Parts: sequence; structure tokens; C-alpha cells
Amino acid sequence: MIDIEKCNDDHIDDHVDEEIFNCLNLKNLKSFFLFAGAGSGKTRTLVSVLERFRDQNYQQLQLNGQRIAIITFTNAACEEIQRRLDYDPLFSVSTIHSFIWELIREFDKDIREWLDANLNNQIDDLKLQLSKGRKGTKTYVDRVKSLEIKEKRINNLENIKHFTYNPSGLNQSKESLSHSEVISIGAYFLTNKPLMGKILVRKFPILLIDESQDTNKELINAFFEVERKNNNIFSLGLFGDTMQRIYSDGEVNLGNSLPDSWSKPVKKMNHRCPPRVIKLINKIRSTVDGQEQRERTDKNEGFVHMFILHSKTDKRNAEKKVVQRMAEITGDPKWEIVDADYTTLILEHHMAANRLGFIDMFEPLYKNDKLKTGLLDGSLSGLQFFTRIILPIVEADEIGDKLKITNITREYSNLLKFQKGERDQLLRISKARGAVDKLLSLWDDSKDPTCIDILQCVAELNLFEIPDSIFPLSVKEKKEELISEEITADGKSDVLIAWFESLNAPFSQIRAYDSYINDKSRFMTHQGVKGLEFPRVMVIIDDSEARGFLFSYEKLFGVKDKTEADKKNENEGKDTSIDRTRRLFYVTCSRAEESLAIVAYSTEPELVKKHVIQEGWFNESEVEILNVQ
DNA sequence: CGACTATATTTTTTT
DNA sequence: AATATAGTCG
Repeated sequence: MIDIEKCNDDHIDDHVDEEIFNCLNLKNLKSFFLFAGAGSGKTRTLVSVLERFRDQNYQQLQLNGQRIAIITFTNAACEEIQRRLDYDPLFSVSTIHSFIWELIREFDKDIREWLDANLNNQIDDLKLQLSKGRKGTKTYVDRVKSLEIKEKRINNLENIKHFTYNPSGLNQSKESLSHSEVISIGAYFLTNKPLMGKILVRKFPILLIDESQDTNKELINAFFEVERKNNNIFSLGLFGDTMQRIYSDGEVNLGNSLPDSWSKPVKKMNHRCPPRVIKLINKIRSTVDGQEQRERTDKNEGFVHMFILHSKTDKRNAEKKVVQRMAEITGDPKWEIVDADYTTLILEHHMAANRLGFIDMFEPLYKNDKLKTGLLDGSLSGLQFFTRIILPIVEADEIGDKLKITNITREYSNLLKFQKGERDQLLRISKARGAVDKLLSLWDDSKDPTCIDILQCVAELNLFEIPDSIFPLSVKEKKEELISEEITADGKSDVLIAWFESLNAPFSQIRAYDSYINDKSRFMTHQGVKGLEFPRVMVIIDDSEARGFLFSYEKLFGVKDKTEADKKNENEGKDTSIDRTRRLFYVTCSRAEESLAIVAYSTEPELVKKHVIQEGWFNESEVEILNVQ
């Protein structure tokens, strides 16, 4: 009897699909806010409702030349939804940035006007700051530079026929808008230019927004405005969970003051996490809004375990130990080091670089603003030289795959680009083979050559073309010249010095970097895992290693007291850094499908232990202070 | 020397 | 957006 009731529990959210489907009636469109927590099957709802909608309305939309827009926060989420909708062109699935860009890109004249006004404001601000600030400091120099750039840009505005959107640190063209400009322009146009709203509604009668709690607040309010003006002919559908708001420009009170006409379905189930994890996240949430998720009846209980270590512990050893303990506790061999399959969540990228061992090549490039984005998305040509040519050759050599080496060489090497009807092809092939062998001899006796060594070797052999960005480093004994360039310190030598420092790292770091950037490693950031799920999750918490200032786990865990700013925010009913950290903690914990390990480095392990037990997050038996050398 | 002020630090988003 | 630290003023 009880079992049957429980089984039905797994389906308590089924009515939600129906409710949303009813909003999407083209004759009388209605907006909705779906409260959908972690693992609530939000994407499944989205997909099944849209498929049903398509079956009934395909022709009419086709006839009107209309589509359904679904906008997501990250590319990962965008791809996932596209895939699950079978890449049907009826659905325009895009990130919020590309969606807004597509909306505004034709309006060059209006963009120019907006930019002119916006740049003028910024220039005024900068001038004010310059007049108040101290001279000769780094910030002063940066401000002067920034002012120059902005003045140049504003003077050049009238020459720009078409604006573009390809902001990457290095080759940012004069025509390009930045990420935040695109969003701000979109919000401004939607609010102040009625035509824009009409175009939007005409093209996309239905607009669904994933992770709406993190959508830029000006923009989300602009969408609300469009919705208000287009009752019944436009449906705005928001999917979100306020507890998972982890970016600072989301609308704080989203969902609190929605018009009565909106449908407000709530999903209660969590289909992802095991009962023990759900108990934990409900508890973490209890002081915020008391919303509780229900567990599935068909899941194993699952595991949560917290390991507390002193901040000065050796982290590699500590985390090895944690993994061993998790294997013992859960009896799950996938926590074992031998065939490990768990995901480690770090707060900031450099924490992954430390753990995967590529910090030496990472840090110099990361510090340089022009190289930072390219480093993180793997698009730097100077690194692709190593990751796409050298690394595959080295890996092919390790398994003795001669054919693969030849293929890579043929694809990239100058030595194997034949003229038509050229003679002596065999000679050149053997020459190229000899050159590759020479290059590979750098790894003889299990040596780990530096990237500079490899670069110079390749240059000497004339084996592969060397990207412009690192070409100056391919000439041997260039070091002194670099240092003299440093003294002149123009922008370009900054970049070159960063490259020089980075490429002094051993090549093995390139392999580690490549695995991280191309998602082959087990590491992800706390903020980057939004919407994702993994069977085994290890959350690394370490304020002392983190550099940012947005989150403070030491405060959340009761080690550090509330600051004046926290008390002030609390009194004014505003978000405090503790609230913010709690939400991030909630997001990371709610990724786990089977077992969850929290690894907290603290200056006061005993205090942390006391606090997390007192909060009711963990039982005594689930918390251990590890002493690792 | 105490009091005050300026500065640096992070995540995600594109073609 | 919050705070530790470095720097400056009286």
C-alpha cells in the first residue's frame, strides 16, 4: 500500500508539463515562471512540452515564419538542449549573448548612438577618477591608457559601418562590441525602442529563458516590459531556481512580484541526487526560503562526507587520502585511484592548474589580460602549436603509431608540401622522418623538454610553421634581447615576455593543460558546473588558495565573523557574502548523483566541524578532520 | 604613528 | 561586489 503511494510520488510533477503546455496556446499565449530546482527534470519538461507543441503548431509557425526561442546561460547548456530537440530549426536555441547579438546586430545606427553616449559617460568617469587619483600608480597608467582607447574609439565611431561581436583579448577589432555592451544594448533597445520589442515578438512569439535567476537584471526586466506590452501574443517562459543564483547581475527578487496572469508551476522532485544528498541540500536551503525537494523512491541512499584539513596541508596528498577514504566509505571502486572516475570542483581555474600540474605554463599567460581568454578557451595559436601538432606526435610515438606521426607531419609540415609533379618525393619524406625523429629525441631517456627547447628544435629543423605570436622565441639565445625589450615595455613585449615565461615550462604541462581545457580532466569550476551532474563529486573548498572576493567559505562555516558590511547588508535586507557563498555551496553539492565528498581547507578545522554539525548539515560520523603531512 | 584612501582580485558570455 | 594590504597624509 505504502509502496504504491510512494511510487506515485515520483510523478507528482507530471501536471507541470501540462500547465506549461497550456500556456503555449498560440491563440492566447500566457507567460509562466517555472520554479525548478536542482535535478528537477527541467530540461526534460522543456523538451517534452516543446515536442508536443511542435506536433500541433508546426504548420502555423512555418506559415508565419516564426520560431520558438530558447536561451541559455552557457554553451554547454545550449548544446545539450539543441541535441535533445534533435537540432530542429523550428527552435532557436542559443546563449543569451548570441541571442541578443542576433537581435541587435542590424541596427548599426542605434548601436552607434548608444555607444557614443555610453563612451562619453565612461570618459567623464575616467577623467574624474584621474583628477582625484594618485599619479604614477599602475591604476593611474591603466586609466590613462583606457581613456586614450575610449577617446580613440569614440572618434572612430562614425567610420564604422558595421559593428561586430568578436571580443577576444588579442585581435579585438575596432568594430567589436564587448560582452557586457551587447547585453546592455539589448536591454536598452528592448526598453526604449518599441520597434525592437515588436520585432522580437513577431519573430519569436514564445521566448523561454533557462537559468533565469542569473540572467542580467536589466535585460530580464526589459523582457518583462515587452511581455507587459504584448499580452496574449507573446509568452515569456522563465525557468529558474533563486537558490542557484551565483552571478551578481541576476535579478534578486525574480519570481516574487510576478503578475497574477502568469502561471507559476513548481517542481518538487529531485530526480538527480540520492536521498542523503537531497537531505543535505534541503538543510542548506532551509534558512533561506524553506523550499524542500522530494527524493525519488527508487534511489540508493547515497553518501555525503566532509573532510576538514588545515589550510597548510599538502593538498595533493590530502586529496589522495580523501579519495581513498571515499572508496572505503562508499565501497565504490570508481573512487579508487586506479580507475578513478570522479569530478573535482575547484573555485578558480588556477586551482585546477595547481592540481593538474600546469601552473608554470598557465600563470604567466593568465596574468596577461590580452592572453587570458584565449588561454582559457584554448584558442591561442601559440598553444595550439603544441596541443595540435607536437602533443599528438608525442602521444603517437608513445604507442608506436608511426602512421599517425606521418599523417600529422604531412598535415602540418613544410617539408611535406609537394609541388605538382615534383621529383625526389621519397628523399623529402625520409628527410621529414629524420627531422621528426630528431625532434622526438628530445624526449629520450624519459626527459621532459621545455616548450622553448621544442620550439627552437622545430625552428632549426624547419619542420613546422611557427605561429607569429611565439616566433621571436624560436631563435636560440633570445633571452637577453627579451629582457632589454622589457625595459622599453611597450604593449607587445608584455605579451612576448608572458609567452617566454610560459614556454619555459616543461612540455608535460602542455598535456595537463590540454586535458583541462578540452574537458578531458576531472576538474571543473564551481560556477562552470551549473546545470551539470556527475556520479561522484569532490568539492574543494579553500579560501586561502582562492583569489577572488565574492565568496567566503570561512564565513559560511563560522570560522570568520560577519563583517561590518555583512551586518549592514543584513539590516538592509540585502544579499550578504554568506548568502552568496551558501548558494554556491548549494549548487556544487546538488551536482552529485551518487556520492559527495566535501574537502574543506580551513585555518580552524575544529570550528568548521562543530559548525557544520550544529547546522545539521552532517552527522558526527560524516565529518572527519584529516591530518595529512 | 594612526587614520584614511586607493588598489587588486574572480566567474561566465563570441565568431 | 567586499576586504586585505599598501601607500599617503597630517
